[in-house]
Amino acid sequence: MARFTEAQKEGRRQEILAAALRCFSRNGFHSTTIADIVRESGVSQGTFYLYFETKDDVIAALADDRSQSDALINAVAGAEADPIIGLTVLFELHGRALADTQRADERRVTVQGWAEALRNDSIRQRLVANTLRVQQEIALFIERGQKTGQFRADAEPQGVARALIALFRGLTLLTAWDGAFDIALTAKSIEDMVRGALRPLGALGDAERTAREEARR
Amino acid sequence: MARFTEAQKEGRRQEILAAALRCFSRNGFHSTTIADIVRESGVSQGTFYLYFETKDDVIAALADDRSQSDALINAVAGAEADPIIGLTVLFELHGRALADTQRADERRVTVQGWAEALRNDSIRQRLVANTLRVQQEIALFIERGQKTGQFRADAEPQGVARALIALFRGLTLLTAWDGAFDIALTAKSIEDMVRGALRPLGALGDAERTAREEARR
Amino acid sequence: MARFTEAQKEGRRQEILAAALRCFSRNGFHSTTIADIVRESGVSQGTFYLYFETKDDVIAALADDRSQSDALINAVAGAEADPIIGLTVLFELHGRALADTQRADERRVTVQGWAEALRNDSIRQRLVANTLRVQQEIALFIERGQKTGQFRADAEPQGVARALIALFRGLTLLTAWDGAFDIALTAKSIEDMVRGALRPLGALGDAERTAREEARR
Amino acid sequence: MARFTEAQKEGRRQEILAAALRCFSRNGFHSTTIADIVRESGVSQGTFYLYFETKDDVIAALADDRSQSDALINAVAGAEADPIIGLTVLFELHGRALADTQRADERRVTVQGWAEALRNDSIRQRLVANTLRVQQEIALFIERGQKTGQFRADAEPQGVARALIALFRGLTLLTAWDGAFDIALTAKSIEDMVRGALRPLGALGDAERTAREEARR
DNA sequence: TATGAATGAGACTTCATTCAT
DNA sequence: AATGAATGAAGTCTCATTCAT
Repeated sequence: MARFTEAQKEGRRQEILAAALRCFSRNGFHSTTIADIVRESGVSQGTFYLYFETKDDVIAALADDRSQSDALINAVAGAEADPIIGLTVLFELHGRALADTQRADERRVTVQGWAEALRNDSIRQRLVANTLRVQQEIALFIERGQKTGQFRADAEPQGVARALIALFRGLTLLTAWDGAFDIALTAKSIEDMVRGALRPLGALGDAERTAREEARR
Repeated sequence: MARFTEAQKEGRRQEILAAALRCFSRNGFHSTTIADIVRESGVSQGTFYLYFETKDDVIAALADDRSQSDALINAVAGAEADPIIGLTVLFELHGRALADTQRADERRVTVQGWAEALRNDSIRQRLVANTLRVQQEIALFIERGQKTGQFRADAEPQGVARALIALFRGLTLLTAWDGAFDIALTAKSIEDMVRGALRPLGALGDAERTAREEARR
Repeated sequence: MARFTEAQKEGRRQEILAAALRCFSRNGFHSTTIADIVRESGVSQGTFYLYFETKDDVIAALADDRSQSDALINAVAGAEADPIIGLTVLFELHGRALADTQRADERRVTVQGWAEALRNDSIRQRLVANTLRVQQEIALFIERGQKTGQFRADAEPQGVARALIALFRGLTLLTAWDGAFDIALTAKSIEDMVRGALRPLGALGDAERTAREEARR
Repeated sequence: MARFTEAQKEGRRQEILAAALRCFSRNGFHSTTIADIVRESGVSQGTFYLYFETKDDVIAALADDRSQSDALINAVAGAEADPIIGLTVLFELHGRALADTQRADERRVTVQGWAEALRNDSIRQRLVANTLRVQQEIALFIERGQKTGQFRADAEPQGVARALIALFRGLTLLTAWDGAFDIALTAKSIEDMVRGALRPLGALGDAERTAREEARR
């Protein structure tokens, strides 16, 4: 005797999830009680349990940053034209997400999910799977750049992709702590750091090579 | 007449901390009970409270990775001779720490401390302070390299240092999840990625510049 | 849709309070555990905490004998006709309350409340306020008797009222200890006392005055 | 191998008792811990248990106001000469004790002892016994006054004595709460009350009426 | 569907007392 | 005699979950 459509049910579920996100952001998974979530969402205790089986269900639903992973993957996959453009898009997308203050709660909960993954195997598997999917996509992408000669041929696509992901994760952490993110400085710094790394050695200009040789002496 | 010396008391404290580290690594801060710690350490409940005021005390004591920060700083500061060598030392030190399976518990607890910092201000302040100390040291170090001409003069030392820290933190996270760390692959990949970044200036190619302009829109 | 009305909830609260009163009477505030109250009242531990925030809440609720103070005040205030009658009503009311074996638990808890007031300021303030309200009412009442010429004009209404209250409190204590109260004997004795039983029939003699002088030194 | 004399041991015992009295006065019997007493007295936990078997021992030692009872009894018994003088001495002695701010802690602990007597039978028996001893002494004393014709012959000595004790106890309570005691007002009020302050004028004999009329001028 | 009162296991912490030194 | 570290039973309170209405 379902009086509500699936869409209505899903809407209610999302409201509760949004309330839980705010609570988790403030107090963490374990210091947030069902009572907190219920208060924040405006439903009753009983109703909460119509939409979720347990508290861990809610944690699992929020600890998984799949939506963001998907966004990254789609962005990278979409930028088929030119690996260089794709890489730039990836950085920009990530940077803009980090700079978005509206997503601060999400970020804080994401970091908590990382910790939770260490003791909840199903969460861990999903986060690792997401990580690998993104890594794969970036690696493919680097390989394409290597084929076109735009990226250094001797780099390990998987390793570099993994390092890039680590970098993004670390930036997420620092931003979650600070609450703020200096997008311009970070973009420039990453660019500084990464620029030549993915570029074929041959691209080094003469002046450059000379300078490095001098530095070696 | 004190039965125990201060050193003996400190030893006991460390034993309890070590037991707590193992418990926290397994089950997380919040799913670990005092009873767990007490069982693991072999002391009684009452004794536990002779050495710590509350459970949060233990969390705070372990969430702060100051000792590792100090190790990094000392390493960097010690490598006065050559910025390039210093950078290498920094990478090696971090890489070796990550590859050390004996420190897996520590790593897992560190990641949990990151999450805890989001809801415990005293922990957050200490972690942020540690981060800044390391950042400062790396930045100084980059500046030195810029003066000698070994590193690109137009990089922002603080920004690059921060990006490097983010990279390290991210690697710690991935390693905590995996339990394993491919030191050779990661070292090579970071080198690939980073190499050019600290390299004396080459100009951006035209194609690259155009792509970035587009991405900004 | 609330399952219970406010009245039903208040009823439940009163049941728990009544159970607590029995426990406190038997074992005192501090030797009574929440488990005791819960057992005596038939609710669960969790339910107890739906109605009271802490154990101290229950103590505070029972340590305050406001209801009895109110009864006294109303009785005194109601006996407008004649101060003498009013005084009689006051004594009778108090005497009857003390003789009521059904209120033995209440009495025992009242005495414990007196002790509790010494270390719990909010309880103390309430007990002192109650005392003053009753004192005020009795004083007003004595003043009325002085105006009609029925009571000695040179007595201090506040002082006498306070002494009367002290007398009542003391009787409550002795009754709480004994469990029994000889209403007839006490009534007669108070009357004797208040009417001047211990007074030398004539005015103070020289010997008396001398003795008092000595005692003052 | 007692290295200390009995007197030294007793002295130490008294020091601990004095410390306990201060603690109990502040926090009550049950909220005072052995650690508190030990801290206040300057001895160690272990030493405490050389002088007392249990915490209840200390409570029992302090809850019993036998010393004051004895003082009262001795005073009354000593004033053999004249019942009137004896009564006066009793009032003065009690009044002065209440006005002594140095004995505030003692008073506060006495009130707590009253509550404790309700759940500790050995304390109760001793307090009741003390009460009866004093009551007996006062009653004897009143009887003497009745024989000499100084007190009304139709009063019940036991009842009046009990009422007087109740009055004293009540004053002790009010003083313990207030911390202050208006000795002059109370003395006058008790005198007023006991001398017939609330008695209708008509009951006064002729001699009396004359005396009071004089007093009015 | 929705409610919110009820539950009870289990968490953290305290503290009187003991005992090896 | 004196110390103070160690003990563990027991207390207060929380909270995820259930279920009658």
